[in-house]
Amino acid sequence: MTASKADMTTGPDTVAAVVRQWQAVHPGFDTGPMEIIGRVNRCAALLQQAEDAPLRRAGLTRPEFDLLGALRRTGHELTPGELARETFSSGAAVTKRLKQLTERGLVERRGDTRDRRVAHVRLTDDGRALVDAILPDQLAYETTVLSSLDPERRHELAGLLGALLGQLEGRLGGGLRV
Amino acid sequence: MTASKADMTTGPDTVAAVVRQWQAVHPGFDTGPMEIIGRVNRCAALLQQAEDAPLRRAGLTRPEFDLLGALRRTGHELTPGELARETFSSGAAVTKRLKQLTERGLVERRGDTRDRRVAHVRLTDDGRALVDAILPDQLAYETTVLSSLDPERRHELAGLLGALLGQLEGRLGGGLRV
DNA sequence: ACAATGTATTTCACGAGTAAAACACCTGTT
DNA sequence: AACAGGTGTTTTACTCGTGAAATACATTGT
Repeated sequence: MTASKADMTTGPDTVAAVVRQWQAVHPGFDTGPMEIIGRVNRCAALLQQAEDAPLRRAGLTRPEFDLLGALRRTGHELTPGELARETFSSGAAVTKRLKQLTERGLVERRGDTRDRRVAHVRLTDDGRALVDAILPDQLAYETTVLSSLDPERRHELAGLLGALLGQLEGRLGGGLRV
Repeated sequence: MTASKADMTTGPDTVAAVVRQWQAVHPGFDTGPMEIIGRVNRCAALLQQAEDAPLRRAGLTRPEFDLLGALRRTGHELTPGELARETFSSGAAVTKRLKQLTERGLVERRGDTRDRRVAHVRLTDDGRALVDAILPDQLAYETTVLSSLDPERRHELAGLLGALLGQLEGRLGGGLRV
């Protein structure tokens, strides 16, 4: 059984090797979930490492770019709290990043006139130009990275991931019980 | 056009909303890659957060569990360098983790008799028992998390991710040119 | 044998993220 | 008006990972 149906679609990746090892040690276990979760984690690690390359050229980390991108794509000012929610990071992390990005002249802040607790953050012209300069590179690079999958498979993969993510966000966001 | 073919497979996840925002700002861009890479990253973040729950009950972080798991599934001793490669982390990180895990009595080290630079790390009985106690919980939890996808889709997803990961590891591991 | 080079591991200094406390301010109630 | 409690943001203390230097040892060539 060297070429089963599963082997046709399953590449010779490191996760497959790990799963085989586990099955040898614990033959009864259902290792199905590992083949998805392990691969998602590993793909994320590799993709982030790869994606960081174009960003690093611009002197940005990915979380920094996510923050700038959130401002760019929404098209309006955001408060630190909104930025934290939008970029899925803690408020404290956003505070630090805003400090750095402000010093670099990429974002500006202004206080709210009604509620003096809240701040409004917006891109400077430089910040906006930087995002617009990076984004095409970023997308081109991502296209290259995914080029090994043909368009149909890419579409399938995007759909399945979307379905999974939709469920995860519903469940986990709504308070998943363990 | 409220229910196109794409919308059938694409869940109402946050990445879809982000992509829509980008398309509104930069209508010409091919946002296809974002729908995969963005979702992989977001899924990884949510899954890790979720997975951490069972591990945290055992007082372990995920990198620590990965290290113990590598020892368990290979079934033999590993050197720090091998552990670093196996868990995709830096040597320095492995050194730190080994220090902690040794103090907790979960792993033991022994020097190589031939080459006195290298150390050999193995699980203690406690360490092995801990991994074997956690793993079923872990797999059961992962199954729960993925239960929203029917088995056929799970298989499809695992296959596509395996193909992607296989390519990524070949490319990036072999030195991807930007 | 001895220097030169290479390899395995650890140490160090630092950057980045987090949770929890602190702070500043708002809002509803009495 | 004054206070109690809630919310937005920042600060603090800490942990963890990283890259680069340091360390210790092995190996190769002369």
